[in-house]
Amino acid sequence: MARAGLTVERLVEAAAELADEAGFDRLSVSALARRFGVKDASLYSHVRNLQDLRTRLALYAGGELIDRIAAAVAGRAGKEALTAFAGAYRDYALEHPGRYAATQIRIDQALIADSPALRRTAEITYGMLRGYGLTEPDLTDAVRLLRSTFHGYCVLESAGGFGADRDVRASWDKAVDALHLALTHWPREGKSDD
Amino acid sequence: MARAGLTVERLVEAAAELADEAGFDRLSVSALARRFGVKDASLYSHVRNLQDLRTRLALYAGGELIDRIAAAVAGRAGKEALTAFAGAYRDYALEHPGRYAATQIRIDQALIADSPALRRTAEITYGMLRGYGLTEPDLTDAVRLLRSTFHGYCVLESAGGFGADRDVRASWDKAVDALHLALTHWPREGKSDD
DNA sequence: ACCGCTTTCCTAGATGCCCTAGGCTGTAAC
DNA sequence: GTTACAGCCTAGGGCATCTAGGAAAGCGGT
Repeated sequence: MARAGLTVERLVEAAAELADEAGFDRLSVSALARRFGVKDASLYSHVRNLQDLRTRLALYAGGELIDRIAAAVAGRAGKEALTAFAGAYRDYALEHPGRYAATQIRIDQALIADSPALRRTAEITYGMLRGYGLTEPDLTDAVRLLRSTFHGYCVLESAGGFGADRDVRASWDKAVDALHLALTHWPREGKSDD
Repeated sequence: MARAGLTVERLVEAAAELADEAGFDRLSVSALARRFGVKDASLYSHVRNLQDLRTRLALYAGGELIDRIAAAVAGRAGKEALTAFAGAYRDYALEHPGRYAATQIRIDQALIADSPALRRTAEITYGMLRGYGLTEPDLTDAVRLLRSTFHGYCVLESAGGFGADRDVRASWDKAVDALHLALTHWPREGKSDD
């Protein structure tokens, strides 16, 4: 019986394709095994269980995402960097909805600690925001604002949550503009704006 | 054999509790039946299938959420209204993670059209933003920005995505401040900020 | 070429969930 | 009391996760 030549890496890559095609919630061990022409029980030599598979995919996709962002941001600063960051983020989320959805799942804190991808993400984001002259704790607040907005936007958009008859790309650009404005005039204590 | 007295309403309420306790993804027909001491097949007289149950829960939770927001926003305007809106939104999401997760699912467009809750949400949001003097298409852009940020923030927070040692509530207030600033100085064409 | 070891893949089977078809029994209306 | 319906049942098919244990392919060393 000819072997399929399974490895963890090939499994994760195939899982990424499957998730993008069918949706992350329809990523199953059986479906993945079917794709390799193999019984589902065979996958359990390479992957502990479904959750393990999902976690691996999440880390894999997180790495891909930050690679794209890093490439887009490289050599830029200020608003250019922010726009490039936002563009790379949204493009990835729309191109690879399944992979992107995978990055949202809750991951064991122990795995997060020694994942280089997540640390790079933090470094790049904080680095970009330091260009706006922010210091702690405003820096962390701003990072959370950016992450939330980008993430929320992509989730809502790819879920079809934006029904109004207005180009989503144009809205996105405006949102990035607005964030840039908020970052440059970041509200500090004692400065009222009412 | 004593009857459990099932109705669609009781099922949806129990589903809401179950989702909050165990997580929306673990809401199942079997688990719900078990909670009523009844066989799972019995539920199918009241609910078409699992997706139907999820959809009903989504609309139910969406109604609860907008009720809270409406009560918080009532009689307020400007930054006060925005803060109240944001507070009610986040409180609900954190108090009822399962219900809130339910509001995120994709719903049949036909059902959306005749759902009063979703229309009220749009009305209240647009109404609040008109106070900032925004007109279309900036109005829609701003609505999308707010929804995305609020949603993204709640998802990330309740997923434990904010690891840094900084009070999340304080960060949230800062984010709302920043959004208020962005809304009051909304970037319009021809006004560069670099 | 042969042997043994590890890895890869298999079959068999337990368990759980979704859902349908069809049957029995409270309850309420006549 | 009879009838009709609504509420709950059993039985069963389909598909998913996951475990246990077995066979064989491919690797090394001799």
